[in-house]
Amino acid sequence: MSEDKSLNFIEEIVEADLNIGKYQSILTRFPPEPNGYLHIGHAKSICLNFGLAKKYGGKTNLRFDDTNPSTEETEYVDSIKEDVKWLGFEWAAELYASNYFEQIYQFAVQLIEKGLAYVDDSNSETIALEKGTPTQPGIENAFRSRSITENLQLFADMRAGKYKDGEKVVRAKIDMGSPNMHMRDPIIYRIKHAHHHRTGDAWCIYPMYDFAHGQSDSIENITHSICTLEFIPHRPLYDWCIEKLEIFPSKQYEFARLNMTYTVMSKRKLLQLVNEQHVNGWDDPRMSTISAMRRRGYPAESIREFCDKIGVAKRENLIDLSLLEFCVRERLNKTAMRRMVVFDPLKIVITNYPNTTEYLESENNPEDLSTGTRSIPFSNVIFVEKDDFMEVAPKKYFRLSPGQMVRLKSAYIIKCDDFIKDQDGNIVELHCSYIPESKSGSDTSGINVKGTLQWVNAATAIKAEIRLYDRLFKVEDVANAEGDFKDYINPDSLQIIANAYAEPALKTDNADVAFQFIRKGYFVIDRDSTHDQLVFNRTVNLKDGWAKEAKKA
RNA sequence: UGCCUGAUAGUAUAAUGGCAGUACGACUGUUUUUGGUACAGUUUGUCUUGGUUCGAAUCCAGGUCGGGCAACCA
Repeated sequence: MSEDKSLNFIEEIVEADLNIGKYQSILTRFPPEPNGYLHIGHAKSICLNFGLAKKYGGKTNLRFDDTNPSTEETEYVDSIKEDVKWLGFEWAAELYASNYFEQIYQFAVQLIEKGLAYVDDSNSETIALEKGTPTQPGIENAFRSRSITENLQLFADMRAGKYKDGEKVVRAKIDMGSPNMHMRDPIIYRIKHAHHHRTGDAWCIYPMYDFAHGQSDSIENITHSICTLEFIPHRPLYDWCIEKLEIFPSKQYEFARLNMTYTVMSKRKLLQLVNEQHVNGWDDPRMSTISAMRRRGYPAESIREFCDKIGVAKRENLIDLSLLEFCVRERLNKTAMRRMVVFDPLKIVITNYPNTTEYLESENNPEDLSTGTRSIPFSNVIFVEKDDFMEVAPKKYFRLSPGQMVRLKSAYIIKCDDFIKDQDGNIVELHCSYIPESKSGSDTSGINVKGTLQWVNAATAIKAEIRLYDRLFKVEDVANAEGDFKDYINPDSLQIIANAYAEPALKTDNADVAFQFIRKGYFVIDRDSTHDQLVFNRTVNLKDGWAKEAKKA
């Protein structure tokens, strides 16, 4: 595979464990909570967990961390499975923390029996108060010294539904004076009379994250439990539970989560964008979700390549969105079918061309000639892009202006002879003459032109709606920007071109292929498309050297 | 002010006591029937102070700066 590439710190740990024979093979897991859609940050974790197993001949479980029934839904379970599959990964087993509720309950009973857990009747405010602060130790309350028998009975009563939400909790008895807040008798079970998307109403008590995650890892014999940096303070608790319960010693390792410029990555914020309709749903192509990127046309390969490029480390990071876009372009350049589309049409009459239609051949992809060619109609009335003409051209402008020549892609060289304006002074039509011996593929004219334009034959053009997406936010580091993140939403993140003119081949092209509209960018057919109305999403634009040049002037 | 954690080019990431390298970006140029692609080249870096050492990005000590931790969320 990638023998010459250096290992990240987790790969080093895995190799070391394998080399000393600590494990025969590794088992990782991807453990999402089904309370939202997966985003590009999850993709990093997916690629890491599944990638590790793939590289070292191990396996990966997909485990839903469904211990909080009030936020979780089957809709999210389904979307998560679809996204992981689409990214190209196969899980060894589809599992749920809720599968283990009985076993986890028994774990808590064991802790109580060992005198290591107790039922606390305090309300949440009191518990928070007694926990102290990071600089002040907490205090032990009277419930802490309840007898094992009483604790056992109370816990059974909790399960039996004798108490209302919040009336009692079970806490691990660890150390109220610990410098680590998570070790100050953490709550491990709470009462929640809520319907669970899988276990229904079988339970009214649910384990907390810290008493479900490590336990689930251990039950599954996960060797390397990989999570993000914010769980570092949880690790002593993770290890404490495993030690006291005397169960399989899974080990937790932490890496830095992905942050990306011009976007948000937290489920809370993404949910807010959806609920307040700043975007049109979880898969709005401007979102950072996997489903949005899929809809927008980002290939799964590009996302995997991106995750590989950004690496895995413990340092906080903010990755340029442009790196993801680079990965998308790199892939699409090799695979996308070239087509010609004009967004903002300017009519050209080719005055010396006969009143007939000619069919011209054009390659589908110059990077991959095996994709063949297609036939494009050409006649004496065509459309080009309005900004491919300037009445007074600046220097280094290689497009149309009075007297200037350009090549029409896969067709002829034309010369601009005249232009027509309406009464408001807008250019409405160009009169050009073509060079008959300059036909593409058999050019004997000897003329060299600097510019080549895409064009569409007026009589056979089909209309299409084009959706152009820009970054959703106006600032690079949205999460750390002052104030409400919604204040930084880019009002121009979606531009719709209702009536673009496209070459007729697009009408019969398959719906699932990627296109490059020549000189415009990469596009895919959106699912909103109908038989009569084609709708395209711009996946990503092309690099635009001229825009840079023009900006300098 | 407690505990935990981190700091290498604009952004990421490698070098595991022995020539600071790679990718993206930026900038030049060549090629080009996409101002795309490809190719060639240029540019910019070890947070700081001291110590150990023949030799320190790496080890040690202090400082500075960043991130996390006080949910019956995960």
